Amino acid sequence: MNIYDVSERAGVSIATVSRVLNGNPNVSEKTRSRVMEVMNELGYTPNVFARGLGLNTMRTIGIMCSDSSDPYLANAIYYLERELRANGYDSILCCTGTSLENKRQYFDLLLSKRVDAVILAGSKFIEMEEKDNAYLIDAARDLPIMLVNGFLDAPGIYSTVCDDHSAIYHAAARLIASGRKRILYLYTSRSYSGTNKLQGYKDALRDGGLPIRPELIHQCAKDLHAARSLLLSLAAEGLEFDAVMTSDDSLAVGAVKYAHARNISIPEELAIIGYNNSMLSYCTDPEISSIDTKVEELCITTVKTLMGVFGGGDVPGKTTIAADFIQKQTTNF
Amino acid sequence: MNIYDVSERAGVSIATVSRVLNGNPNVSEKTRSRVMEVMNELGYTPNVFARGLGLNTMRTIGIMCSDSSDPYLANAIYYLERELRANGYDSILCCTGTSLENKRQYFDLLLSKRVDAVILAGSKFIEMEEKDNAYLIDAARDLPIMLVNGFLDAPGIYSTVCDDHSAIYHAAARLIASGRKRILYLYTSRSYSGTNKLQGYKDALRDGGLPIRPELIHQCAKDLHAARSLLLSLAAEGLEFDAVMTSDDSLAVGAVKYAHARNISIPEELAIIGYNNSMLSYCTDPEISSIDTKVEELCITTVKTLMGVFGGGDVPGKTTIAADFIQKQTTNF
DNA sequence: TCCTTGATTGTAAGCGCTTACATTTATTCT
DNA sequence: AGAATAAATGTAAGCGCTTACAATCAAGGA
Repeated sequence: MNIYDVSERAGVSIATVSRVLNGNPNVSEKTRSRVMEVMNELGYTPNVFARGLGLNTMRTIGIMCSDSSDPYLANAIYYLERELRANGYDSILCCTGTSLENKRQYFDLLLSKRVDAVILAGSKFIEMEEKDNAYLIDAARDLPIMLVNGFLDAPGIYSTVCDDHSAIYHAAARLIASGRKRILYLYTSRSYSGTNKLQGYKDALRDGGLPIRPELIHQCAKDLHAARSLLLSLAAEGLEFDAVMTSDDSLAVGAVKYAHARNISIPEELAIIGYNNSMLSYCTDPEISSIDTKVEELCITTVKTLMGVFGGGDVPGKTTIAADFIQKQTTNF
Repeated sequence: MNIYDVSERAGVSIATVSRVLNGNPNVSEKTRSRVMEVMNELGYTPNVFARGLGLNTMRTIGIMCSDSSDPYLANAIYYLERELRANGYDSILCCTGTSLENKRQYFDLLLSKRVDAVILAGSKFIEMEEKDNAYLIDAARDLPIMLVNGFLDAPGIYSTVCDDHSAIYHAAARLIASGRKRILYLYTSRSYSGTNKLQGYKDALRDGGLPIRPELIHQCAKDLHAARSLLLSLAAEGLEFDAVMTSDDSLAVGAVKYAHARNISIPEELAIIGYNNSMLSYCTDPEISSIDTKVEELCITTVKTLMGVFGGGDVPGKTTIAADFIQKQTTNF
């Protein structure tokens, strides 16, 4: 079942069939409808390979994410996939893990699949060392690269980011305004967004007239038990704090567990603010105030930007989306 | 950059190049290594379209899941993707939602992409009405269909399922043995696995000498707040229960919240058992005893079976994997 | 040495589609 | 009406690869 069968049955040439397939306007309405009719009759579907060979595009976008089981990324994948499909594109997904080696390898694999663009979901794809991003900058000469919540300034690379800095800044400012003096900050990584968040925290303290104490800033594995343990041992060492802000909800869950373990009342004695407003932040008692980073909007914008790039439009290299603070039960201002 | 460039540079014909590309044994070692060398030199990657056109396979598997943001499915996707890739296959992902209409449409889309097989992740793909599954049975004549945690008995359809019945059965039996008399059962859907779970619950009650009370069996949306509300209103109506079993962790989280709201002690006054042992079950305080359905093993087996099918081996239509009960803090036996 | 055989390599015909260019048909203008 | 122009359709040459079949080569046996 191929284009020849259709052309024969419809009494036209394969070129004409191909034209109606591709929406070419140079086909009379009569012929078009006749051909469509035959296609339906025969249940014809064009062969993607042959099509790809000719057009050298597969209408497929590669999506890379470091870990699809992270609720934040899982959501992002869902929305990206939905938006792409709504625009007539398929997605092929790669879960890369975090090793640079792997990320590169998967990236090449996507390229070899002749995807029309690559979307990197999550901030884990921008490396600290500039040279480690060279492969992206290089590849961006040949096809658009979209960063969801990551930023790299290079032609052909488009970023959609959440305004992490101001999200954390304002949340911290509100904590300070409500009288918190010793705000602990827990972060998972020094990625692009991680750096912004941390800076937001520092700026808020500075503007709020509070000292920036290194002993209140800690890195922690993205794992609730790790966060709980860390807090317990910090407290055991005598560190005092009346609020915890985290770069990820999972750490905030750990903070709630820490408070429960020590019988500390939330939010009276300890305020807690998570990040991403994921399902995790709703699981605990009390439920965790968190920052909604608008994943859906982020993804919609990313895809819209990509379509703009495909359409040859003039498209901004970076789009910033504002986050929302979601007040739940671990804060009281 | 194509096969001709390589063949020219290596001083052989394109057929020979193609042969080394496909691991054809009829190539002398000397030629093979020479060609490989040239490929590396030129950084040659075969064009998937042309290849697909010739081979009529894309080495790509379609994965359908109803909702990638469900932690259980997100995990499944991760493992499936990993295993497929390890076997040299790519995956193209479709998040279908739950409407039959959509599922069918996405399925057709995958077929039109000429995927080599389709994996349906999750039990949401088998419909109650037999006729609604006809499209799967039909399609299975042309390509393998793999069900992860779903079952449909038809040629070309292969199922890997968790032994939900006995998982629930044994968990319930332990509750009963430890003296619980009124075990509430909350379920989300009457899918294949949903039905098995419910049956496991009923069988355990029966074998444990407990009556099966319809007022203790309730359907509930897969949402922790819905579960919490449902329990609160049931309790308000005077229903008594000393244990809650659920078909999904999210409902169990709701049960913990219910207990907190009413100041009921866990597990003394109320035992709770979740299902899937997902991250959610670790978020609450106390952490929820749950059933590990071995997603990873399920996925590994699915892919292994699929490779068996491709290899023409004799492959069982259904493989069952045993679940594990994970004792945490909401049970005390 | 010459033929047979098996191993290796080459030739060329597709695979199903797109598209530049050629051709035919319809339309408009004088 | 007939030429000039525009619209619709057809022809055929790829796109880069696989593979059946043909051709070549090396080695062993008579």
